Amino acid sequence: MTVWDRPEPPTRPVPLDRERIVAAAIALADEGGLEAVSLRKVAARLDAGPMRLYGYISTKEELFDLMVDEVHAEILPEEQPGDWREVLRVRAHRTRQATLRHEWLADLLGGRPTLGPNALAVTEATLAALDGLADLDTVMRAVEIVSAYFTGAIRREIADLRAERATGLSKRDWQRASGPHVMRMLATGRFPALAKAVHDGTEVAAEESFATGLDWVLDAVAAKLTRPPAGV
Amino acid sequence: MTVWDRPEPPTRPVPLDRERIVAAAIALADEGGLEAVSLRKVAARLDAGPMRLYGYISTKEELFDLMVDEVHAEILPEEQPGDWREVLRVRAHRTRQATLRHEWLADLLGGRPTLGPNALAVTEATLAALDGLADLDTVMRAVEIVSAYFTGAIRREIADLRAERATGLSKRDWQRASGPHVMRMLATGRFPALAKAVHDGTEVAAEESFATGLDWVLDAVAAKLTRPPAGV
DNA sequence: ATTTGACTAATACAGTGTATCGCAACAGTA
DNA sequence: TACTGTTGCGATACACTGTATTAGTCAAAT
Repeated sequence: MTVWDRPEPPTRPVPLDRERIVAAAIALADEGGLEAVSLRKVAARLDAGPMRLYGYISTKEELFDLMVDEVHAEILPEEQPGDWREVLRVRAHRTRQATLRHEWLADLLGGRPTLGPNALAVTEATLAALDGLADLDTVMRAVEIVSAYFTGAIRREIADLRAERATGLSKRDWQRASGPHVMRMLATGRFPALAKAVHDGTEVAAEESFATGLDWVLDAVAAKLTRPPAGV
Repeated sequence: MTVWDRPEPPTRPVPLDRERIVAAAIALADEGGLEAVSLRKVAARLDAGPMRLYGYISTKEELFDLMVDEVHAEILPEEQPGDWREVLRVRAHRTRQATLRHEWLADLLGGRPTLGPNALAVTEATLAALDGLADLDTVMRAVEIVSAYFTGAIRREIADLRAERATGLSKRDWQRASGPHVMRMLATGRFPALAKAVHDGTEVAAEESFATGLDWVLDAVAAKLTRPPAGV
């Protein structure tokens, strides 16, 4: 019996793990946004059937959770600079940059509690940098406020960016000249302050806007941190 | 030929307009979250076929846009108090309250630029209250920062609230005792600062946390507003 | 050698957003 | 009054989704 008479051994299914699954999902999302991530497509990218994924994940939401945590590995800086303010600033900027690389993250940011190992590590690093600067509750408040700020700011920035891409115009031009609806609204005279803002406001780069907003918030935090903790 | 021999006249389709469509969609979302909103179900609630909606809407996303704008009618206060700080605070709190009434709003907040008439009215009212307190760019920056803060904070609050509901535990208890994963992570000793925070942090009511965070941010804004505009 | 158990693949289902198409009722005209 | 054009509606259809269930197949254990 020659080799050719014998059938090839059955191809064993390609081994799988969460890491490969998440990587495939992230690749899909990077290319086509979150809506391009379907369990079928993720599985296909790994030469597997869709149901195979349910051994590693029990719902699609969990896949999203894993994706978010994976990106947090990019957010965690390799080494921390000392100053608490710098730590918070770096965290905000790294989150923003990660979101610019993975725009779909904007859709998930703040949507669910992040409890993955990488996200926890980020939180740990942040808390550690603020440890002892004030009473614990004040520190936690500070971290939450800064997180709330950059979460909201990043989401907004991505939302604007998508709108610009969809219309092919910069935000101002699109509000001003070519957003027919907006223009019509402003022309009604019912929104004088808004009209002035759209008309006379200077266009600032998104990063600068983000940075200065962050500075304001950090100033506020600084004011509360230096002050001795309110008596409990 | 008696009445009974003649068939009833064909039932004219029930008249429709965006208002009714949006109301139906909001009702569905209030009951079962955003994912309960499908064009088929919205249409069914109005005794219409799904395709009928496409006369009023050209995509499901547009329906969401209309829903968001509709809720902004609840956010716009009937009469404005004078102080700029109060105006910003009220806007933040009303947005939060609206989101507590319509939790699905948290999934949409900050996701797309809001250009509906009600949303524009809210922005107009806010800008008007700050008009003249500083140069225009500073004012716009202030509004954006406050918006970013409360957007992020509200999303986070709703995310936590859902997690609590899903586990039936308060956030702290769930992090502490019964979140097996979190506990295991903390037990590794790799997250000392986080462990301390979870252990020793006092549980604050969500509204209080929101309010004091907002106050910090408003303090920061106040500092920049009173200062004369930076020379351009 | 046979059974068991764990994975995998296939099938199936109910539901989704939306494109297309044919019909039926109205408006306007002859 | 008869006809015709237009408009808007409903039905149908399509490609696709997440996931439950079922059947199969292989490696390890008995």
